[in-house]
Amino acid sequence: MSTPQSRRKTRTDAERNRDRVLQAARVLFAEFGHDVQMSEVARAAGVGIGTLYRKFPTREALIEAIAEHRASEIVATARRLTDADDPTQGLAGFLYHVGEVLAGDRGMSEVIEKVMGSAEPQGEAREALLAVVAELIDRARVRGTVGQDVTAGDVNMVICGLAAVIRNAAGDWRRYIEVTLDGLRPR
Amino acid sequence: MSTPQSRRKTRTDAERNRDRVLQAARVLFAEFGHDVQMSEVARAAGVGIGTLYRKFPTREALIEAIAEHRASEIVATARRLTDADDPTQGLAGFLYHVGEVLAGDRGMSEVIEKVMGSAEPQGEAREALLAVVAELIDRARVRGTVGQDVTAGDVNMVICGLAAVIRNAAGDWRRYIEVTLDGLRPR
Amino acid sequence: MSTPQSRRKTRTDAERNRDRVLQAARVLFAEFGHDVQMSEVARAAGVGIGTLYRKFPTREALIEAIAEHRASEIVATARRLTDADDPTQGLAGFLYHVGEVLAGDRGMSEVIEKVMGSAEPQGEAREALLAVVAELIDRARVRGTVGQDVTAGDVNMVICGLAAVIRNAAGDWRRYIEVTLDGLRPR
Amino acid sequence: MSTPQSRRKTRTDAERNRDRVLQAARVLFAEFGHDVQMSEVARAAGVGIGTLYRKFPTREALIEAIAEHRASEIVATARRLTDADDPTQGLAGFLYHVGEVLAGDRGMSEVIEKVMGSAEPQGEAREALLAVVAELIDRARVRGTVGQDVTAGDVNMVICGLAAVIRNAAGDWRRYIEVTLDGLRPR
DNA sequence: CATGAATGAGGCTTCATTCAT
DNA sequence: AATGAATGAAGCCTCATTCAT
Repeated sequence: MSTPQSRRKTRTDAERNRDRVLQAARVLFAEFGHDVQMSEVARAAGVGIGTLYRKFPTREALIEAIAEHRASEIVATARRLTDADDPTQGLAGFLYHVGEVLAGDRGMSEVIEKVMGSAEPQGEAREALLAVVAELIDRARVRGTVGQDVTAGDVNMVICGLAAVIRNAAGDWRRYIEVTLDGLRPR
Repeated sequence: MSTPQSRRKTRTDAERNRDRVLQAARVLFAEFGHDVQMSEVARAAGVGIGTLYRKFPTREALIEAIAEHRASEIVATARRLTDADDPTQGLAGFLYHVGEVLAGDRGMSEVIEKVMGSAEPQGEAREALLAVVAELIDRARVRGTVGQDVTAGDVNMVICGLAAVIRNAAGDWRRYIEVTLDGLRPR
Repeated sequence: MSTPQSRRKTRTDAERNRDRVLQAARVLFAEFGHDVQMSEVARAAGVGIGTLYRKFPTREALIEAIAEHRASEIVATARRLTDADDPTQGLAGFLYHVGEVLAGDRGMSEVIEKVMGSAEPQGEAREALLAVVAELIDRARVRGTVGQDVTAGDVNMVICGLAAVIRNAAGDWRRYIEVTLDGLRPR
Repeated sequence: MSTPQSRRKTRTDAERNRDRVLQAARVLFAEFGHDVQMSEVARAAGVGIGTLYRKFPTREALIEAIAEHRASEIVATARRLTDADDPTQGLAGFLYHVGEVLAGDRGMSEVIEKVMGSAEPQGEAREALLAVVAELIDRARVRGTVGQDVTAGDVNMVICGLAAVIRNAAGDWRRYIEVTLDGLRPR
């Protein structure tokens, strides 16, 4: 129908727009949380509102896409921590990393609060995130970094709390992590 | 034209209406959080929307009033704990009490998350709440229930997290308190 | 809570607004059919869009209300024709009356086209309309004005056609009625 | 650069695309009427939306094209009926044929309703359709199948009604034709 | 003081059409 | 000539707040 070249070009542009939307939404959601207007996002992305809706047919879809993206980033880092198999890292390293991410992303804090306790099936990356936590705990338990009775659920709660602490600027979140890590240690 | 009686009668009616609104809002906010419609509140209170707005000129004002009320209740209980001067109670007792309250009041969870880290001046009762926490910590420190380096800010964060854990049903909040209390203990 | 008087006054005003909306919608729907914008209706009624939606929470609801109203008017007239029991009137008189109404109301033509063949339950007045047709046919059959084999369904189709003829200005609708009435006569 | 072959090839391709669009639109309009989305049509045709708009610069244009096509088909059949000069066929045969067509084509019903009474100049085929009706009536009048006073306009109305009856599934349209044909007969 | 009707700004989303490649 | 991404004007509806009685 048309040459591969022109095709690729168009598709590239379209993808660029998609990325622009994602990028803009990411920035806005990070700063203001998820109750930003769709038209704001479109404007910030430099595209028409119609384009935004072509890429993400629903506000929910846009939020989802970004949440999954960020979640996968966190998971990737966590995997690196796990693979490094550095005993001093592990759970603690993970929590500090999550803290860094959330500290720079209000929207993600909102998501994480919901995710950590949800029984319902989530997007892939968020499920992976939960899986990573579980894995980290298992290792930590073996190592004795945390008590034998500590469960993934315990850590999920701690993370949920962490997100809230950060989102509400309730204090020095590193200290929060210190305290809760101490709380999880074997007595 | 109006006898003292009728005067008093009217004032009483007005006050009753105010109470009805408060009561209704309390119930609705407790169950559904603060994003309940104002008209819903008025309906539940059995008063006109206009009356509601006369008593509380803004949605914010209504939320504030209830938050203050709830906060003062918590403070009162906390004072009792403090006065009783039961070493086994103190901070722990306070946290469990707060947990109970928040578990039954979604709106209050929302408020507490914001309150605990706010640097801005709050309503009286909420300031008192913060003061109580500070006091409890001081005592606990003296007693050795918590580490010497533990600050009121630390506990504020823990409470903020607690509120989030409860609001998002992220797990067993009593366990969350256990863990964090452990984390605050002297090593 | 308030005196009956003030109450009544308010309610009267509200009803006046409701009537204004109905009236405005009636006029606009009559002229342009049902695809008029809600804001247009509100403007024509001299009320805010919010008021319109308070009275009729949905575009559908507004159309329904007017359709029912008009249908009930038609039924009322039809009853008079039936009661008068004038042999020369009856079905013919009814059809001409319907024609007059539809000729002045595009929206109603749209409704009638749909109504006449619908198996689904309709609003009260529209059901009554169908009942009236059935009744008229029964009488006409007895009188011999129409053939023994003529059914209400036949007339419903004729009326549906009548509505289309009028809505599309396909010709002299009185002539259409003449022709179809002839077609229904006993041979 | 382009050989005659490639030229012709291209032209052929273009024509094929036009046909695909027409075919797809025909099917979709037949099933769902004219309020199908343009993008749906393009998708069904297997062409880009841009191609569709190149062939038919407006939704109206596409509808028109199909209407003309369908109309010409009807005219062709009607001519055959006319030519056959079968006295038992003629008008009746034509009406039943139109009924068949409309029963299988919602979009065409919509068109026919509008066409039959339009004073404005139409597309060629639709004008031809009107001409055929006129011709059929003239013949029928001569034969005495219909009354001397029956005009083409009368039949146009009947056909407009037929379209509405079919589109709204208001009943058995064959019966409708029976009745109206009876109505057109000389008394 | 109570009432509740009225207001209208604002948010989400759709879809016919244009345009750059 | 074909493609399909981009556009943005509308349209529907909600709800916090105001105001006339």
